[in-house]
Amino acid sequence: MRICVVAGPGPGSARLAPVDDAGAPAGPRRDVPGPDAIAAAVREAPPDVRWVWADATQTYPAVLAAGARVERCHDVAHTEAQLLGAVGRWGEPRSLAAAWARLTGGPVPPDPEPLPAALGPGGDADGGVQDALFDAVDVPSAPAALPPGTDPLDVLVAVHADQQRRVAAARAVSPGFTLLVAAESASALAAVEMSAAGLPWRADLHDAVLVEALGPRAPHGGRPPRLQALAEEVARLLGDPRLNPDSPPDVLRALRRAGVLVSSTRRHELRGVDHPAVGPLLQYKELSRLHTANGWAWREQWVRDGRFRPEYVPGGVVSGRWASRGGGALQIPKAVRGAVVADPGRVLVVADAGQLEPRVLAALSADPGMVAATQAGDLYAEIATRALGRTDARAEAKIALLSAMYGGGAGSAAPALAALRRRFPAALELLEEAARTGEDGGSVRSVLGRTSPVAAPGWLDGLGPEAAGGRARARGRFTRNFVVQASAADWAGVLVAGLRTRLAALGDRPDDARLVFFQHDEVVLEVREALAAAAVGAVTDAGSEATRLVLPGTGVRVPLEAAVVRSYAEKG
DNA sequence: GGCCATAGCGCG
DNA sequence: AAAGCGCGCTATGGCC
Repeated sequence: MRICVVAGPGPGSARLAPVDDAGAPAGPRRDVPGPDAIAAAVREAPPDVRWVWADATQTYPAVLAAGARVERCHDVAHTEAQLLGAVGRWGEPRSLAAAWARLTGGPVPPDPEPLPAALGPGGDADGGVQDALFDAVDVPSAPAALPPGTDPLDVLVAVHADQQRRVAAARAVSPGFTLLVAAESASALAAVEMSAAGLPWRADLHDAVLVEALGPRAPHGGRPPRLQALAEEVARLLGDPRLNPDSPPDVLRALRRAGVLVSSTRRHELRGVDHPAVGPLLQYKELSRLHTANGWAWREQWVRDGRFRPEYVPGGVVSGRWASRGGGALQIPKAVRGAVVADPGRVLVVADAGQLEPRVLAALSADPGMVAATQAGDLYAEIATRALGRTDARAEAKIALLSAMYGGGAGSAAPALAALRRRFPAALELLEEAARTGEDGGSVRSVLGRTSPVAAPGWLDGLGPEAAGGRARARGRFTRNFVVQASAADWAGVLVAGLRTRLAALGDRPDDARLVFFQHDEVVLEVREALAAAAVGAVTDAGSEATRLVLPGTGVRVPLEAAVVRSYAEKG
């Protein structure tokens, strides 16, 4: 049973239209008065209803805030994005209004620009003129408007039915497409729930890390003592008292004057340079990074009431990975993960799928040797043994395999790469075929049917042979990586979908066991202590299910091991 | 004052 | 000229 839902005329009211799986009307429409009409409707409906709405990001936060959890939805916007990609129209507007316009031949409205995330919780980071009214809560930008005179519920019912037809058509090309769109919709729910839950963040422990590394906080956001001392030391050792170590051109000039001939100030290049200033400079850069990216100012902007609440954007990356807005949620450095500690009476369950991408490659290519190698817990070590004949060549094998998936390997990785090609020909051929497709401007698909963008028309026009070749090879590296990264994202999306369902069944209250963080191939749950073992079981089961559904019949193993910890730093 | 590109580095 | 994939974010510096 599916129910299409749109906002009603009164504040917080809603209009509902039951439909069947094909999208045909399946009962009388109903108006529900506000406030919180959708939450009320969700509570009284059977739990297996799939709620059909324009965009979970717009609608679900208020439903959740009103205390109702949606088990399943059909998110028109996320579904539309996948459907457009499947027919080579990647990146066209995905809103309900845009889908309706395409269906009826009207002008297609552009998707609204997402609001800048700079306005943190409590907002007004730069003392700007934003009205306090807008500071209190996340304000999703308004959805694209429907043409005047159209009934939103009619539009939703029609677009949903059309999407179901198009999903069926896409399934003929990619049998996994139904699973893909279901997982995308579930991810949209999970993202809203995770933003609402937030990641527990202990200010006192964060402070301890910062003070230990930087010294006490300086007033007015200036350099803390240790950072200032390092800056002065670098300036002295490079003989330029006015040197700004935050300015790469400045530092590069000073280094050259000191006889250090480097082409950049990147850590990688500076490491191994023999000059007394280099050590302090690298130390300065590391600490400065901590200070600017995840220091006190970051915490004041992004952590409220002991929780870090970023905004997640499922499918925000071309490959289908999640992106995030605000606070750099997917780049929390290991150095500060000790601040992530479960609330009293609760524990964290941290689980990551080790070496996910090469395992996915094994499944995609059905390369017998590589599939067999996935039985090992440490895939890279196993590959080293099988392809290079040496157990001590793990690091070499890892670099070679990553090079194969990223498109590198021209340099020192070349011999090991050749060995991989001999030993795992099908796996390497799959990657090279994807690269050729990309170099020719074509698109490739993930295992469930997520499609990469095609090249823009005339993408090589006006370029000389050198530049055109370079552009084509860059595109080949993108598609080469896409097949693996996007299929891994498929797996992870199905993991999240299965996991949130299982977690909901564990406790009596929504916060008994919940997802609080997700990062490509890793999840963090926060659960009541008594539910720790059950939560470990849930995540393990969800991982097995993801492998069974996304990589069926391949025999590939994807270990997903969960640790019960107090602090994220204990395993990460 | 704002806008934009670049360099650099954190994460996977 | 050479280039291993995908991101978000900060500070700098050139520009209007």
